[in-house]
Amino acid sequence: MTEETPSKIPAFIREAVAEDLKNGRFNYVRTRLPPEPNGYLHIGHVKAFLIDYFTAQEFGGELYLRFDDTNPSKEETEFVDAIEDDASWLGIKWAKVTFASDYFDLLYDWAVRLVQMGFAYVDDQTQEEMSASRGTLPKGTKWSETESALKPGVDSPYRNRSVEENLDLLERMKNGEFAEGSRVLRAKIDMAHPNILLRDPVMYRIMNAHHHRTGDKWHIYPMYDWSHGQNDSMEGVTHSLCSNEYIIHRPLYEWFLQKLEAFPSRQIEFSRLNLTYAMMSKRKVRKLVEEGIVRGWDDPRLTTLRGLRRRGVTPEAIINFVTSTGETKNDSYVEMAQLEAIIRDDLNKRAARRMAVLRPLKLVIDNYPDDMVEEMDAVNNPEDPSAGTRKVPFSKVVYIEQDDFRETPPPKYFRLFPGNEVRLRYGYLVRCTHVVKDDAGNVTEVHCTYDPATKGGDAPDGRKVKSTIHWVSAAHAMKAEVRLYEQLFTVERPDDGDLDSIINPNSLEALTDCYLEPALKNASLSDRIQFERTGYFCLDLDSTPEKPIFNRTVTLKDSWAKEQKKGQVE
RNA sequence: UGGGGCAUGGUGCAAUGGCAGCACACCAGCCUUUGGAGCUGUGGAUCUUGGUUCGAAUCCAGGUGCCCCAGCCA
Repeated sequence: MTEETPSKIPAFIREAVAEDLKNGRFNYVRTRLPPEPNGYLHIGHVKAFLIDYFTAQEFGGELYLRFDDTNPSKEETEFVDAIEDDASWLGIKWAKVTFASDYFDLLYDWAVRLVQMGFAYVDDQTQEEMSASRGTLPKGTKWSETESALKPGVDSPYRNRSVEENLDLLERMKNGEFAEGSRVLRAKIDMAHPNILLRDPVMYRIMNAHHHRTGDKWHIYPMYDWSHGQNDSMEGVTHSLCSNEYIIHRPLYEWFLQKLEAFPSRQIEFSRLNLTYAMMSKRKVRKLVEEGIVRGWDDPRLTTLRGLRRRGVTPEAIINFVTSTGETKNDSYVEMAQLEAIIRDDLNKRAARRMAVLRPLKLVIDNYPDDMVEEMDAVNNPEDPSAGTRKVPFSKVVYIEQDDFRETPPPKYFRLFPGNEVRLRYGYLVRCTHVVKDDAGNVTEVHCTYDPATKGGDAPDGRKVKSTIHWVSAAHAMKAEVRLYEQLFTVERPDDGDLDSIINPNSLEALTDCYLEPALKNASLSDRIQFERTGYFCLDLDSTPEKPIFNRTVTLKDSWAKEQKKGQVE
């Protein structure tokens, strides 16, 4: 009996790759991960990363990390480092790091070959002229409500220049003899092609920008279509996996490689990941950062990898999420609840349990000796016995959660109220006797009596209480700030909306008066902690020993909150 | 009046001609020293019309709906 490890890549990709191996198109597998270094990675990128990585892995192949740095006006080294850092944090391993710019010389040679074969020419038209001569899409598409029909493009007046003239002009473009935007090199395909991408696509444009790696050497830079496939081929990439929007580029991808008789890399597409309440548009996320709506690219409310990371989500949870949602060619929107469920599942297994009171209310145990302190045994993780136990100090005055006391309890409220008995977790059974109020009528102290026979929380007489609440000894508590996060947006699809009207003003609530059990003093940045009954938390990057700060990664499921909500609706 | 892609519960994914299943969400219950976790159960789907077949989510034909494409962005 051999247990097969389940595949982490979708069947349609697995089968396509297997077929290429079987029929001899390739005898090895190499994939590539092609980020453009112009921003930080977000969770939408992870899916593509993982498909590339796992495809190589499953077929015993290798992965290259290749930065697509063909547009010097937008790209920066800062992002190269950040992307490498994020990808390795995820656990992705690559055989080597390359850059599209590593191939600029070879690519230029290939362009010259195409010109020599008569498949490319230099066009002197202005951008407007080129656009106008490309033809139009028919009425009904989003670009054209008024145009009545599809119109074929018309040939550029420069389309039939001689090979010699093209070669000369291309050389001079490369040498920086012409102004930016004055000329381009175009492939010579078909100006009437139904696929507009094949209407003589631009290969090179003139740019005098400074490139982060090649400096000022180049005055022409390749377009995506004249670079990506060629780089794949030059690197011996067998399978170039990308998102559905590139499907229409595939004929062009193949056209170039066929004309050049180059290594036949194969492009395969899949749908990109969409997540509700997540902003995937780089441009819009940048705006959030620039306008100060969030605190930076690593704001825990963002679904950038850095944000998720700072929030306390583990790489394993992210990988579980992406592989469990699966990959197809369907357009889809995964619910944020799905991500949260997987984060909870992951953290439930690994997080140490601790007690923390976020909104404190003083509870005084009147019959407990004034100066007595007891060390109570508390379980670190009921899901993991090997995590052991710890001691938690207990004394006469403790803090409990404001939510855990009601002077007049609503229906089905099991927590503390006058006359009711509850368990202080790992402590004692206590019964509420009376409250103390301030002048405004707010409860400032809850008074209880405890049953000394119930140390640890078990009643020898077998009596049950309906509720167990958490607490922190006032004399031993560690004070901290706790940041609670909610959805950043009020709508499911923030990429579609107008930014100003979709921001949730309550997405961050910073509680500065929280009391934590003393064991939390030893918390480190990599720790994952469950504050019992509240949620999963981790130390924030801004935290210092003098001023500890914790982030809420995700709440626990809260059936009482749900019950209350139901009561409001009905 | 172009080209391309995609249609399975609310959401995401399976079922590769043979009992439509899983996860999340939802609802009900059990259990519980976390109103957590866990467990049990209910409801709910093959876009449509026709065809092939003993048998169709799957194959064929037509229709419908949604998405992508006119950057010297990637």
